[in-house]
Formats: sequence, C-alpha cells, structure tokens
Amino acid sequence: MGLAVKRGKAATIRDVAERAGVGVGTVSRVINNSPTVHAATRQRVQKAIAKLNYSPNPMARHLSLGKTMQIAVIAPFFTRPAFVERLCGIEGVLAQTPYDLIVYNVETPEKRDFCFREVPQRKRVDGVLILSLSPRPEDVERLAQSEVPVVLVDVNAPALTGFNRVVVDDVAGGRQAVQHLLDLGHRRIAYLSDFLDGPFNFTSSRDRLEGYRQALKLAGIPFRPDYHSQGAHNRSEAHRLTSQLLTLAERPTAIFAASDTQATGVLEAARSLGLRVPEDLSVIGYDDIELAEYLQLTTIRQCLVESGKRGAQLLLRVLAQPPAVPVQESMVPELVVRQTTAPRAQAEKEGATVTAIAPGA
Amino acid sequence: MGLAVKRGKAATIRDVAERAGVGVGTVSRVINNSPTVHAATRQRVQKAIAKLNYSPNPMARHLSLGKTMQIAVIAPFFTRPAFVERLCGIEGVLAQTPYDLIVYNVETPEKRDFCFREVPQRKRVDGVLILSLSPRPEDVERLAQSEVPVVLVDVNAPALTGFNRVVVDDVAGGRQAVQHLLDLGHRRIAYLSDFLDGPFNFTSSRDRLEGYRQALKLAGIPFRPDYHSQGAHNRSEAHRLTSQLLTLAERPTAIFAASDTQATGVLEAARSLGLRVPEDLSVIGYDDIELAEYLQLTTIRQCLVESGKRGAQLLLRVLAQPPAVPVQESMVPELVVRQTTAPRAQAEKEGATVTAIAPGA
DNA sequence: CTGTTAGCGCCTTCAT
DNA sequence: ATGAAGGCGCTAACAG
Repeated sequence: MGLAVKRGKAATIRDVAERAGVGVGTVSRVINNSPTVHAATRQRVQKAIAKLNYSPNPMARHLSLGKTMQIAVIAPFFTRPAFVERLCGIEGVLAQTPYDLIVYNVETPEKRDFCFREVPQRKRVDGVLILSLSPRPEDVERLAQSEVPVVLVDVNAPALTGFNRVVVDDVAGGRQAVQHLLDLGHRRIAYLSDFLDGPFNFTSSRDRLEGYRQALKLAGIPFRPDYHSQGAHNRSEAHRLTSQLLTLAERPTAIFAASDTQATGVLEAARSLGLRVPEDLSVIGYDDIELAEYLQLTTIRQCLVESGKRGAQLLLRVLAQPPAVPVQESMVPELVVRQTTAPRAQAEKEGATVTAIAPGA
Repeated sequence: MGLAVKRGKAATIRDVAERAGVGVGTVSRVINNSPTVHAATRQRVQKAIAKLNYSPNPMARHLSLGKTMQIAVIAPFFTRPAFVERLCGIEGVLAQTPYDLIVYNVETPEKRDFCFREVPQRKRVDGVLILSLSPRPEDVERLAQSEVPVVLVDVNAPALTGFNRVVVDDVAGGRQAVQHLLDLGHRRIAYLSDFLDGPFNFTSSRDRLEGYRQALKLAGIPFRPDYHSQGAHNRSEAHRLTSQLLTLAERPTAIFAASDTQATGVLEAARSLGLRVPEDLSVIGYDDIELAEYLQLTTIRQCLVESGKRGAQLLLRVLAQPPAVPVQESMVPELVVRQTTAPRAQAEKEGATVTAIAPGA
C-alpha cells in the first residue's frame, strides 16, 4: 500500500529533507554516504527516504556531477554472432560497474556517420566503444579531440594508432588458416570473403587476405585472383560464391572462409554439389563462434567475448585515469582444428569436374 | 582550424547566445526550431553554433524537459538467438526515433530483481520493455504503479493482464508441434524443455507443455512423465537428456524440443546414437531462429523479430498516449515443416533421404 | 519576435 | 555536523 507515497509525483531530495527535518545538503550526504554525518541524523534521513520511497533522479545528479554514467557501444550488424559475442563480453564487465550500456547498431553508412558525429559528443555518454568500424579521416580528428574517451575494438586501420584499442592480428590469423591447409597438402586454396571495398571498409577481411597471400607466397604458390571471391556477408551469398568456385576448371581443394557464418554457406554448397567435407573439400572458417563447435568446423579462434571484455576494461581504465599515450592491446588468434579439414591426399580423384546434382536434395 | 573552439570545455548555450548577441532563450528556440524566430536572427545563431561547434547537453535538456529520451530493455540471456532477434526488432524501430536504447542483461535472479526494482524508477528512463521475464508479485505492484510505462513481451503469466504486452500463444504453438507429429503417425512423442521451475519461471516452456498435453489428450494418448525431460537451456544438456530418452525401453519416435537451440542437442544425440533423422527419429524445435533454416529443422515459428518490433511500437504508442485500458497484442505461432520430421512409417521406405547437416566423423 | 528569469533535482563549497 | 546558497545547462513562461 503506497500510503505515504505521493502518487503521480516522485519524491525529491527536498521532500526527504523536509520530512526528516534536515537540509537538502544533509540528505545528499546521506545518499552519497559521506562519513561526516551524525548517526542519529542519518537514521532519520534514511527512514524518511524509505517512507517516501525516494530515489535520486539520475539526470539531475549527472547534470550536477557532469557525468552520465553511460557508455555507448557502436557496433555494426549487432545481430551477427561475432558482434553478439563481443557485446556479451562488454556487457559482462559493465554490469559490474555503475555504468549503463547504450547500444547503437549501424547497418548503413548514414547511421555510422551519424553515430560517429553525434555519440562521442559532449556529455552524451562518458565513454565510447567502437567495434570493427573504421572512422573516416574526418571522423578521426573529431574523435581524437573529443572530450569523451574512445576505445576501438577490432579496428586495425594503420592510421588509427593514436587511439586506445584492442586488436587481434588478422594477418596472422589468415596466415595460420592457410598454413594449416598447406600443411595438409593443399595447394589449390580459395579465399571467400565479404566485399573488401564495401562501404564499411572492415579491415578484418582485408587483413586476412593479406595473411592468405603471405602464406601462399611463402609456400611458393602464386596468388590466383579467381580463387578469391567476394560477396555479401551471409550464408546464401557464400553458398552462391562457393558454387562458382567449385565449378571452376581447376577447382580448389580447400576453401578459407573469412567468417564462420560464411563457412556455413560453403558447407551448404559443398553438400548441394555432392562433395564430401572434408574428404573432397576442406573448409576452414574464422571466428570460432558458438555454432562452429556444433558444426565441427575447423576455424581460427579470436576470442570474441574476451576482446569485448578487454575493450570494456580498457575503457574503464582510461576513464579512471587517462593514459599519457594511447594504449594498444593485441590478441593473437588461434587455430582450432576440428573436422572440416583433412589431408589433400584423401581426395586423389582430382581433375574431375563437378557437375551440379539436384540441389536441395 | 579549431580556433574558435575552446578546447577542454564544451560550449554552452550561453556561449552561443553571447557570441550571437542574443539571449539564451532565442538560442533555445533556434535549437528546437521554434517558428517564432526571425530569419536573420536564426542565421546569426546558427553561425555561432557552427563556429563554436556547439551541441546541446542532453542531460541538461532532459532534466529540464523531465524526460530522458531513453528506453530500457530488460532481457534474460541476451546472447541467446531468440533474444538477439527480438532485440533486433526493438532496435530497428527505436533507431527511427530519438530514443536511445539501454540494455540490461539478466542472467541471475539477483540481477533480475535489481532491474525490476531500479530500472523502471523515476526518471531513469522513459519506458521499459521486459522480455520473457515474469515479474514476481512484489514487482507487479511496483511496476503497475510505476511512473514509467512498461511493456511486456513474451510474458504470459495470467496474473499480468493489467500490463501492456505482446504475447504469442505458446499453448497453441505446443499443440501445433505435437499435432504435426501426430499427423505423421507418431504416438510416442517426448517433450524436452528447460526447467519448468527454474528461478526465472519462464512461462513459455510451461505453456508449450500444456499444448503438448492438450494435443496428446485430444488424440487419446496418455501423458507419460518419463517422456518429459527438463534441463538447462543449452545444447549439451539437451544432448544428455536426449540420450536418456532414446535409451528408454520404449523409446520415443519423435521429440519436441522447447527451443531450436535445444533441438540441436537432440539432433546431436541422435547422431551419436546412430539414429537417422527423420527416418528413425523425428525432431521438431521451436522459435525458428536463423539457424533452423540452415539445419533444415522443422519448427514452430514465432516471428521473434516481429514480436520485438511490435513491443517497441506498442511502447512508443503508450508513451505518446497512455491507453485507458492495457493493450494486449497476440501473435500466433506457425508450423514450419522442413526436413527433420517424417511419417513414422517412413523407416521402411527409401524416399528422399536427407540428413540434417552433420559434421564429419 | 526576443531578452529575462524561474525552475528541473542534485551536489558542493562556505559558513556556522 | 549541518543548513544555506550557488551552479550544472537547458526549457518555458512572462514580459516587453
């Protein structure tokens, strides 16, 4: 029964002060448990607070304090597993702090520009986490001079060394993936990625391509443009691209997909074409999202949750004490061998051109 | 470049007023584009704003307005696909409004209680969306009397009819799932769900069980307690439970899993035991998450994204104009037949045999 | 049309 | 130890 509660209008600090017969200052001190308040007084105030069901207005408090107690995370396509996992890491650490988490999902260049322009501004939020999105030159300056601390996660653009960030070495990851395939005896290795020159300019796919090329070069295998196909980041597109790759005159014996999600499309296409994985085709993904384990997909693990966690922790640290020089944390990806890759020797019936069997089965 | 920009301290409305030689009121009017301001004046003010790189302090504005322009969503296990999809729907509609989205992830009863207690309070946020979490009696009263509008999504507790909400009929969904199996000739049908009496008291699994029982009863099949197994909501646990079900003396010929995620565990277990799906075992899931299509999983679709969308829209509507009587929107689930269910008799036939995507091994 | 002023609710000196 | 008052930045009357 809310007898003492004035319905319709929430109690303010003044109401409490009045009811407790003290000044607002004292109430404020009690709220922020300042030690300089008499025990008896504190009691009375707390009783009044309870009676009035009072709780301080965050807005007012923050205005006064000059802080918002909110942290923004700007993430592209936040429903994609990789981002969900990073978000999870971020949420996990923020949940143990007084900071609230505001999510900005960007799926269009316009939204991205809007976020880069508006979010890191003024006292909107106390800090910003940016996932995978590369600020454009015009944004860089603004961000750099922004009053609010920014931490980049999974953004590898070389021009951004002035920022606090946690990165994982995608070049190394790409190298590892391809090296694994090479070690298994494969020489016709294709790389399937999203558009390298898309509007979002993600650095990861490009870096992984670089790693792919490096590994190939080291093995003395020339780069074949027709073994690199680009397309939208989703299963069906990957399926389509893979079908093309697998009907090439000299079809690849292994495919390196730039993400696990795309790898599922590769698997699907292989199935439609009647190719067995890994006997006829080796497939390696990237990310090691949860699904990968279920599919027994060989992949490159980049500890997504962990990267989110570290990004959030870094931001917290920066918030507590701005570092003199930008902090950069690096993480190394790791090969996880499961069951979609196998030695090339198993598939000695090469040269055979694949003719599409009835798809869908 | 940034000559006019006082570094270190952001410009306030007063700075702008001063620089433009007008009063703060006028600046405020320009900001909120009030029509009652002379064109020339407006020009000067806007120039000053640009020059000073001014943008209003949201905190201050909101304090003054008495609104926060923020909406909270309280969701359990927000990394689970079903919640991600609902979140996606919510984000999608909120992105087109001036509201920011604050996410509260609850994974423990403590966190839930905290959220129910603190979040819907005062002027923390303008509105709250609660996903799948049933407020306990003590929360109900607080929520009901809360100054901030609340919309429940996917919460079917009967005692909550006083709330605005969008629900999907889980009883009907369960019925449909089982009816589909019955239509295929199955009579030994098991139900695999998460703990019905867990700390979160999700209504969905319980309602689906009810649907399961109704369908069975209608078909004249008695309910067998040993055909209902409960466990944690994850693949490995579902795997374990399924193994038990499938080694029962009279093993079920079909399993209805309370979620697609759990269905994957069922599939996995069947595979381990050398049972073919759907020839030896029919499997139906629930939710129709994205993965379901890839796995060719027969399931009950409940339009997750759509439900999030409608929840957000409802909240927006309530915000704009509080309804006299609580609004309740219902959605009906829909059977999606794919390839993990088949007639019970098909074991003998030799039809188009399709195995759900299975890892090598 | 526009300047002035009084809050919004809270925190923080500054006296007492 | 505590009360009073100024200020955080902005909006919304109220006078001109």
